[in-house]
Amino acid sequence: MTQITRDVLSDKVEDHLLQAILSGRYPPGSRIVESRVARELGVSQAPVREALRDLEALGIVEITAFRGASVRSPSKAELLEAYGVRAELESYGARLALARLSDADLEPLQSLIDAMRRAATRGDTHEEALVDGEFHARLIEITGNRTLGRVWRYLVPVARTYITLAAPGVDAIAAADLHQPILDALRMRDPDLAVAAIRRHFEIAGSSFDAAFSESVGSATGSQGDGASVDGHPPMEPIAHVLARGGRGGAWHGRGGPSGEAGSRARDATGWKRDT
Amino acid sequence: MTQITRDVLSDKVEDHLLQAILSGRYPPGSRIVESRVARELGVSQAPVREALRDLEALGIVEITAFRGASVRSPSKAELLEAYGVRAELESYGARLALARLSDADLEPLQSLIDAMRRAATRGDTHEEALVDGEFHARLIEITGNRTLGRVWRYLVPVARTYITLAAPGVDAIAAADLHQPILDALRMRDPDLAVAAIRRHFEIAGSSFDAAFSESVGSATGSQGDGASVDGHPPMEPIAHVLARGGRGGAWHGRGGPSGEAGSRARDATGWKRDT
DNA sequence: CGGCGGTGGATTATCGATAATCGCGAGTGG
DNA sequence: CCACTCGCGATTATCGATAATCCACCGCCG
Repeated sequence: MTQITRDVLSDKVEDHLLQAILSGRYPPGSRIVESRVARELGVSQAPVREALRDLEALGIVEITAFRGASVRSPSKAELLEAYGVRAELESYGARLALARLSDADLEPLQSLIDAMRRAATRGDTHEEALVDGEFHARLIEITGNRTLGRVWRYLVPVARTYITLAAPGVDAIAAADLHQPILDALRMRDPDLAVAAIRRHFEIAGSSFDAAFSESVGSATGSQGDGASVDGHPPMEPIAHVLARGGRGGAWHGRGGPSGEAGSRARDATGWKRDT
Repeated sequence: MTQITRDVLSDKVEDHLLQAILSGRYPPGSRIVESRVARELGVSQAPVREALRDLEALGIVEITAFRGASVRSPSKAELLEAYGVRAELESYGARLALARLSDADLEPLQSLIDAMRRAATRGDTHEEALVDGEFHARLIEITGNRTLGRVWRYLVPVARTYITLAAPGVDAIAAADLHQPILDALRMRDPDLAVAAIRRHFEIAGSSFDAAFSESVGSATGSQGDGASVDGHPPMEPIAHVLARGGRGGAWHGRGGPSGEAGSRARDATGWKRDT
């Protein structure tokens, strides 16, 4: 009874792979071989296959027919694009959120900002990125617009806030502070101000990211050998930790149906409660 | 040599299912049983399973663990939400497009509007919806922003323009005319005007749709028997024909890898050429 | 008469094995 | 020396069968 959800092997495999990718065991560009993973985990190919398919839908890996899966390594341009789109979606979100925002919603948001600041102060960029993700997810969630949530969620894995924060030369504390004007605007119930703050947030985030990185984000050397980290530097702490809060990273896209369902009780910030 | 791509059974199954759904053989809410489809097509469960997974990622069907797939029947609220988000994305798209818009881009857009009008005049709402989809896709395409394209495409299956147009009591010609101001604004290179036109387009589309339908869009009677159409009326020409232009509906999400690839040569309006 | 646990049929999830396909490198002919 | 074809090893895609799970029905008990 300790673990409620024992089921759906394929989800567990997905979690495993996600963790492995996030931890850098599969650097961007590296291949993931179904049979190998299957043997490693002591399962058959089928669940591994499905897990990879799901990860593809999340934008984490890329699958080519008859050639298998490899960890996606988005170009710098793509990441910047993602920032732009997110800015739009979240601006829209802010306007919508203002229509339903209760005072009770404000406290948690402030806590998140504070947590972000604390994390930044002690140099824990990883934690900061996680909290950052939660903040934005929260905003979208308040909206109550599930469709917006869907597309937003679909975009986040690409946005990869974490990379930005983990980039050397980025002022983590300043990044955290960028969220305060957003919340302040919400407090004042001023939609235009909120939108401006959000735009500014993404502009600065984007340009500091722009400055910090050269062209290709991951070491997308092409068809590198699989597992082990590439030669030179350690593969730069890859990909968004914005995903996978704590242990369970799955349950993202709405695969659990409409009816109540076990597992993923403490669902991460981006998951809706499923009934309006 | 007549057909370049014979492969990937699972894609063919996906096409088949998509067509079956669009044609109304699987009305919204109906279940799709893996083993049954497999037997029908003379294949094993595996490809069917994968096809269903893909359709889920496209938002066409809904899968619940151990309970199978059923055709999604989005609520009216969800469709309205989708309109809202699309309005935002396409407004953003218009601004971006203006930065790269060449005069050569304008002609095809005008042709599409004309085609839309012609289709509306002769009452061919189906064709009109298709062209409508192409127009909007084109706009996004001009943008050159692939990330925007990705999320936009992700949203379209839900937006289901077709339903709106097919709704009785909607003035199809007026709907077509709504696109002219958008193009005019683009011609004048006036971003604010373009955004206003787009907003207006979606507002009107949304509200006329709002008026035309009662709560649930499809006949989501719950667990109806599978295949055959439900009792009363024919199942109301369901779901977006905006998808599936002509025969081949697949090749949507970027499953065909980065390198050149056969099949889907004349890819539909929403597919990018894959290299910048 | 109504709620409840057991039981069976239907369907999905997983398995292990086989067929299909790809990329690469050796070998051959020009 | 180069272009090209032909296997070969590796890996994915598909298959058929089995285990796991759900749902609805049924009889029993209160």
